[in-house]
Amino acid sequence: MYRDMTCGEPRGTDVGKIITLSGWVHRRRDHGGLTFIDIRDFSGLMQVVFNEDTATDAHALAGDLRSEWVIQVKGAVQERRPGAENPDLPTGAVELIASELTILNRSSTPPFEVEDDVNVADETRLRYRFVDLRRPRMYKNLKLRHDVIQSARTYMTNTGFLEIETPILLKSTPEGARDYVVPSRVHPGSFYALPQSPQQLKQLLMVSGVDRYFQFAHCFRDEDLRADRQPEHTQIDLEMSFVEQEDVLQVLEGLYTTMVRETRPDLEVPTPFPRMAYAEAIERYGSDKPDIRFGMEVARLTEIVSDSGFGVFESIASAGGAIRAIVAPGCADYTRRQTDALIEFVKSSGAQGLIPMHISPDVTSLEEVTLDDIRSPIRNHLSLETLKAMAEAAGAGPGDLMLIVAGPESVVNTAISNLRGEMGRRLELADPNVFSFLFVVDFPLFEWDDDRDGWAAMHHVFSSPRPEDVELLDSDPGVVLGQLYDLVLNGVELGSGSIRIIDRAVQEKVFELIGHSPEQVEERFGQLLRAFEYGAPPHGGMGLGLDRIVMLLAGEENIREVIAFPKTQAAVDPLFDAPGVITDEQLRELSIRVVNPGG
RNA sequence: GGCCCCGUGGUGUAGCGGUCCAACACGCCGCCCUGUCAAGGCGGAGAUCGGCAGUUCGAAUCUGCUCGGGGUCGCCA
Repeated sequence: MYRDMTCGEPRGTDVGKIITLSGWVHRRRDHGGLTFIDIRDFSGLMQVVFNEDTATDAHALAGDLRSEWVIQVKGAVQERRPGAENPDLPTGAVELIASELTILNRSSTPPFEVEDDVNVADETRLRYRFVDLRRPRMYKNLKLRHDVIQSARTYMTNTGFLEIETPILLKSTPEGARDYVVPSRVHPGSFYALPQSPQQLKQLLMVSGVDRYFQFAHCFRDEDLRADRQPEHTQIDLEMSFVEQEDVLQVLEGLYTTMVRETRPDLEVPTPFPRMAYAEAIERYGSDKPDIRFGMEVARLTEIVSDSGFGVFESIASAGGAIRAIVAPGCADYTRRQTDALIEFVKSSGAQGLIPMHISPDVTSLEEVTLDDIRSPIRNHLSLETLKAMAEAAGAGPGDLMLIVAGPESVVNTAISNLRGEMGRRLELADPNVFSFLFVVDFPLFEWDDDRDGWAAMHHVFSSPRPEDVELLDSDPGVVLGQLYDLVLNGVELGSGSIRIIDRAVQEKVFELIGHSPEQVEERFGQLLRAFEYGAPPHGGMGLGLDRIVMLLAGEENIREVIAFPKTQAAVDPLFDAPGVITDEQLRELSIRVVNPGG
């Protein structure tokens, strides 16, 4: 038996007990004849006292101890001397008077201290992840992730869902992201692909009569990484039969309010979750995943400035571009240095630049504003009337700072919505204790793909158009809205879903519009279409990023912090040094020859 | 693929043309120390400043390339 309780457990009520603890040496404070050791495990810290007079052997051995050695200590729980209590520790009222010490294992000097506030390079942390994860914050994140999964699993079970695992080794269905592939030994030249999501499998389960499916599904996408994107991530994947869009949204609202309530009861979750049309989200926020905890909506100035006489605006407007702005309230006193930083920010979001427009706080209303009250690089290119009209359209007044971005519509929307998020953070406009979920609905079914010069599915090819839009598939595919929905939380996209197509004619129309040949359709979707010939129930579902919701619940800004063994931006695991080369023998078995290795 | 930021003992930083065979804190090693909890005191070891090439009388410092890390645009149905 290694221990009677964990290191964080002993309390005043345990005084007088003889107990054994096991854990890591967190810190040693050696006073000569008296040595203190903080012994640590996942549950916390306990102070152990080694006294030369009363436990000579143990005290001598304690002198050898070093950080992160693994030890076992037996002793009596004792109340601390008056004045020696440590109110910062849950165990701080007591200490263990050691009588016996066993060294269970030694440790090399750790590369960094096991403390929450140490600032260590990400790569070093990942290389020594086993040390990194000993930090209380990381353990807390792992525990939170477990609790979230547990909460979701219970809720789904209670709501009639069946948890079903689906294959990791399956087939490439080139569509969307790049696949990770696995060569087949038995079938030379053939490859499995790891699932980007279990999309077709869960639909097959609906045809199989499962009725309600869910899974914590590992999904693999060979695309570039971001703070919120890893090459493999976990989705709460679900699918339901005999449902309409609103039925799915109801389940999601219940699931997410329950998860938050059970894991972060201190947070406020406004319900019901509002629904916002995609078009409205783009118009008001320039984004399909707006943070609705604060206003600062994005104004559209294109029409106001399209005939303003200012060539830059006119040419952008006539080319179909957009001129949009947000208002930073009370920020007219921003210095050149501050606005330059914002310009750099929007450039990093892909925009050409940013035009600041300061409105003096020395007037009482917009009507009184003269050219002298406006500070902006465009002041001399536009009439006072136009400048005022712009301010009015954006809702800017005296003392405010307008931030204007111009260019192609999509570029402007990306940049200005990112800028809105950044200003929201700088001005602390969003309450961190409020979790504002939002359903974005009525997404277009198709988006124009310039590269392929054709229509592409916005979500995926099985997403159903709204019934009232079906006839538009022939005449005007671009305006067809789908039974497509996203769940968004505080500016973060948590997941997407849809009601699926089960009508053969509609499905063929969609394939045709996207430009899939019958051969491609058979190759990629044959199995599902065949299943659909045998009685597919109406169904729909969703895939939701688990890592992202845990990240938000943990108050972290990077999903690496809530994944036990994540990868670097170059998709490398520094601990395993993965990916790595394989032996010639392995290559031979797989009938693979590496061309241009290392290049 | 593009853009931005970072790379100096184990860790985190300072130094930004010569006064640097590199400074500070923590950590590490040794000695002392019976009430500390970021223990304390004294002493010590530890870095060819990511790599390569160049500019210069002289490079941690300037330039180019390159490698690694982070952020981001594209990409991610």
